[in-house]
Amino acid sequence: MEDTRAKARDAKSGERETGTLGKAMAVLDIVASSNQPLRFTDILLKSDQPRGTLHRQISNLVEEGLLAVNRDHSYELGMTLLKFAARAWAGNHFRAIAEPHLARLHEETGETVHLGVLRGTEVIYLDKVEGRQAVRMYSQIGNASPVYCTGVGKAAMSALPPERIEALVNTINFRKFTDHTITTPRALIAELADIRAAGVAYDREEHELGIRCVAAPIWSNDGNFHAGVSVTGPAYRVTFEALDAWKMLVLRTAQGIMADMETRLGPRA
Amino acid sequence: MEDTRAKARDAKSGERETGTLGKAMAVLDIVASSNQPLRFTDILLKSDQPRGTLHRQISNLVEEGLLAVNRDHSYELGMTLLKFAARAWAGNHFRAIAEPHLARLHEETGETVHLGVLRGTEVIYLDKVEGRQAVRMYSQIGNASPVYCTGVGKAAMSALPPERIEALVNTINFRKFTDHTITTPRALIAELADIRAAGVAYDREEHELGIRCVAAPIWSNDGNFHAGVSVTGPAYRVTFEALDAWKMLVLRTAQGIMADMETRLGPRA
DNA sequence: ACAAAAGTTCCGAATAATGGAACCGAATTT
DNA sequence: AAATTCGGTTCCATTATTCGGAACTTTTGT
Repeated sequence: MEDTRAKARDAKSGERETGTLGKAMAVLDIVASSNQPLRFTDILLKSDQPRGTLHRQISNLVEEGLLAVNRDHSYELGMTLLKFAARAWAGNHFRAIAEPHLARLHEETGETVHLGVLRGTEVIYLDKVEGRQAVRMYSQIGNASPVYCTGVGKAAMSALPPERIEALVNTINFRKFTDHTITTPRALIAELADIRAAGVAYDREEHELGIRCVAAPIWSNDGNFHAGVSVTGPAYRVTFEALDAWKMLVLRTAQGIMADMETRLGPRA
Repeated sequence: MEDTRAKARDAKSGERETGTLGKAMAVLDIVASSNQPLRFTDILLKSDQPRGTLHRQISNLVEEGLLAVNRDHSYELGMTLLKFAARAWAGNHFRAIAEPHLARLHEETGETVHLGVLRGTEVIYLDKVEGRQAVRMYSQIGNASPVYCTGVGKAAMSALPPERIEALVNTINFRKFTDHTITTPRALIAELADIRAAGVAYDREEHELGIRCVAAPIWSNDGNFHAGVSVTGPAYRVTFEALDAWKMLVLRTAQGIMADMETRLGPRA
């Protein structure tokens, strides 16, 4: 009996909710993943919370500045998030370590360089070095893209242990962005094997037509952290040969970053 | 009796905690307001939670990606914050409305233009148009500065109703950044009166030596939203006469933004 | 003016957070 | 090497919060 209950809970916890906080984040997620501001009822429909409950949750989020209400009672994400994100970015060690490596890679290739970390089924971009101009477009940093159709995403994923790949692939919701987008678990797993063999991942216009990239994986040896660097360019300028030529540069960059992590983040296991 | 209890609760709620979520945010705040990553015990000391409790709270925050653990068990802010912030910024209507106005002000003055909103006792910068180069340094946007020593902060504050000014001023923790920083409630209230009379606020090297600015307030007529625009420049280039010359431009910008808000955000009360 | 939908408040029941104490493991001292 | 301390983690009965249905109020549309 108790076994059964425990099993049931474990099974359901596939979509784990971290108690109250998790529910709050779920609401934030709903608002975040909409282009228009949402009204109360819109959120109610997408969440599966009862009215009263949702109402209080939203109130709390507003109180904390994580959500903001417009005068027509529609909700947007709140400004407190910006404040925290600015601090998160400025204080992030991994990003700081990677920075000079990215700059160098950009100089060598002349194309846009990305740094992103794996988080669940998405890649979150931490930094970008681009064109000549100063650099960090807010709107790009923090941008979250699917793992299965970005160079950084596939690279990061390729360094995961097989069982975690298996698990992750099954939770992915494939969407066909272009004709080249990988859309099946099997194809993705095969691709990942290739990537592991080659050491680098390619994005052959899988996310956006006319955009190609090479990416290399970065990981911590405690297995908790997976990321990637990439060089991206427009297809007309970036031939497959060019991609191949950059392979070594990207690889070296990733290795340089990992080496620095070892020495600067902790000799400790 | 009941009166007394209610009063007590209200009094204490000066430092209001929104239940579980509020506590989680408090922990985030502790981590955010430290330059180094904090270890468990460091956080324990600054929070006033018992060990077990804090441990679980932190675990939840990590689970949600709001905090990240380094291998030496120190904590940094998590990447999920970046993801949400990017969306918050991109989706923010006020910012979008203000954007062209900021660009114009920048062209007219040639100096750096800031847009910030009032949040509690801080100003959070939403946008920045600067120099020639492309523009948005991530590290500046989202940056939170004290209200009492920034142009935008003082301007935004000046549009608050008197009772809220009173309340707000009393919760400020004054810190002397430069010799010109306002450091007493009385002085600040007096300054705010001047600002209300003049329509614009000046920052005369009060936050940072060598930096001056003029700012104008922006507010929604439902009284829930207070912000400001400013033009900032280095003291050697920006004489007080120049500041005065910009006064009208900044004012017009603020008014333009408010007019657009009215028409685009909702004719509704 | 009326009806219908949207948003808000209440309160007993259900659930999740609490926090003290015990436990573990890795440094540090004896 | 054995013992001790300190930082971190787990457990579980108690307590406080959240839950959620239903009643109520306001807004929107006809």
